[in-house]
Amino acid sequence: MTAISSDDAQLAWANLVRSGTAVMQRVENDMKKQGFPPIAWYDVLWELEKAPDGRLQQSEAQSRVLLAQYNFVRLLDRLQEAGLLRRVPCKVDGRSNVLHLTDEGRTLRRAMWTAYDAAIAEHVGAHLSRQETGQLADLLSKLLPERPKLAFKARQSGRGRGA
Amino acid sequence: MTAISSDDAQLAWANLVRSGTAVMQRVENDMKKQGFPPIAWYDVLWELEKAPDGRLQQSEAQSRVLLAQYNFVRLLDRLQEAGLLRRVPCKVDGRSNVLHLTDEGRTLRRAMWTAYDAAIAEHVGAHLSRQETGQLADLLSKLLPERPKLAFKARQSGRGRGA
DNA sequence: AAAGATTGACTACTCAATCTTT
DNA sequence: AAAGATTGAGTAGTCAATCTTT
Repeated sequence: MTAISSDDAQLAWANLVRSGTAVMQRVENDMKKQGFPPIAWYDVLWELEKAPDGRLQQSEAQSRVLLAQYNFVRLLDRLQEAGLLRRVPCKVDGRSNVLHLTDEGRTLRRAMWTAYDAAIAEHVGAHLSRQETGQLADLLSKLLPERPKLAFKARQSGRGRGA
Repeated sequence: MTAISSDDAQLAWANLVRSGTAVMQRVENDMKKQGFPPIAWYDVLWELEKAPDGRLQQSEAQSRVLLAQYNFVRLLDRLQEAGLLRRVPCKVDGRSNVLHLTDEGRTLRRAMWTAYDAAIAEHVGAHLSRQETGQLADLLSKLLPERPKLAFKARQSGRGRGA
């Protein structure tokens, strides 16, 4: 918790950015080679599948995948266009939608997971021991002190995972 | 180096992606609030400033910032448009350019660094002890076994740092 | 006014194709 | 043919403004 020299922090930062982007690129690349859509699609499908009946408030889904609202809306357009989910007006709150996962959505999510799991194992698991992996997960979690529910506007470029 | 269960790797992956993107977003957001351009600009300017006379082969600069070629070209268009660098045809190799850092480029890089350094200290350094920071840097570096010079086409969305 | 969602216009990224030089 | 660089067309992300409901 003590403040450290900026040099140390910069080294950790540089490695975080380098490793983070490189690993993400490799995993996404593996998926793409197999003809799968971006991982952002997986994230949304997975949030829906975790929810009861595969249904979730649009605003709730948005906050879970850490995407900005305008970004999320356009992502949903594509997912709906592909027949993976439907937007159904919410009966309780007229402002909101409820997202419904379709059978096609479930099928695709399952298929993506096979490739996704393998890619993670290859690009993360294969390079670290069990102990190291635990340490890494622990250290990284310390970088996220507050988990702002909707406090700030997430701005991304197709990232924002969360397997 | 031993293979581990995919569950452990998935947890590390999830944290890596979450922390990595969250920290990057926060740092970039701090910079933007102060009116600075994207960090990708900083990366290029910094590579030029490190080079002798502020001059570097375009292809060499590209490989160092880990951007795809077509992505890098358009980034250079913007930097040149902003007067931060110039593209000068290479006398030795007619196919290539030499990038020249301008005085405006040096000035902006220096100004950006002040904000950048502070943001890294706040979003990385403040959350970890010196020992933890070292551990983190070490673990992350293990995720980058081969450092492909130009072996694969980096595909990014404005990321790809390296302070 | 605030929350949820969406749209238009703009910017940035991506892929494939192209051009020049080696 | 290969390396370095660039462009056109299409896709995706971004910002500000808008609309509806609460």
